[in-house]
Amino acid sequence: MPAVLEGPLLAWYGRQARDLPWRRTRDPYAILVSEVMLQQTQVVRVVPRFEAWMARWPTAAALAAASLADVLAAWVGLGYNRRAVRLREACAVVARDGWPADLSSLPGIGPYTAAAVGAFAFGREELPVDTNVRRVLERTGWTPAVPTPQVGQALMELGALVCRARAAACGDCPLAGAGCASAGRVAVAPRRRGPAAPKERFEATNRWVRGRVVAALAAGEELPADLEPGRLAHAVEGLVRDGLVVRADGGLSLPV
DNA sequence: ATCCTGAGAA
DNA sequence: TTCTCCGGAT
Repeated sequence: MPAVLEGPLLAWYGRQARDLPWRRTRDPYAILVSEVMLQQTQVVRVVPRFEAWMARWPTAAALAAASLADVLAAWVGLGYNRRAVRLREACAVVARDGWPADLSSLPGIGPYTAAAVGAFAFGREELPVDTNVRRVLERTGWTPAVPTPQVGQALMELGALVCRARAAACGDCPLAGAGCASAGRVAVAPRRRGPAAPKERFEATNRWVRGRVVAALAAGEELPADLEPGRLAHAVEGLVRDGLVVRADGGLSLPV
């Protein structure tokens, strides 16, 4: 379909784009930190955490030199703690060898994050396809012929603010009158099409126990006492295996 | 296909 | 209370 969509899209982005700290820089480390944080956490919550993070560890080398315990303590609340471990590992590689041509060779960096850093930091014409961008492309039936960083940024922003999964705001969309294949008739995705999603409560998951253990250790507190010993032991075992927790002199601690 | 986290909105 | 949310590794 038409490149007619590109003009309205970029015009809209020029008007509506939020002023976010990681958009004021092209430092690949800053872009990477923001992308890893944003993969799990809402924008409004990331902004202050991002700024504090950058103030404390301004460069990849600085982060690589920090203790894992400090990094994890600063990460708690931002979602999957394993990502912080990978982020630090990736920065260690960068500090030693510089940024690789193939960003996805770095630990924890997959196709999406590689494209995002490539586009927003290095100015490459790669389209970071996250769930928002994928949705916008599917609905519009459009694929940008020349995926400039601006186009990628605009698609991500449009998907996040307008072309939302459940409540698509076609009335506010710059593409609705410009050739979007789904304008005004977006099919609301079925509630939940998973085959057999037992939808267990989050508090019943191992993730929750792991999160609580790491949070407690980071805060210098005792392990949560309100958990079944079996569940606690299972979570700790996994955390140790993943390198998030170490056994030290009879107790547990975050690794140095 | 499953695992990893947890705050905020609905 | 339930549902959502800008991936990657195994």
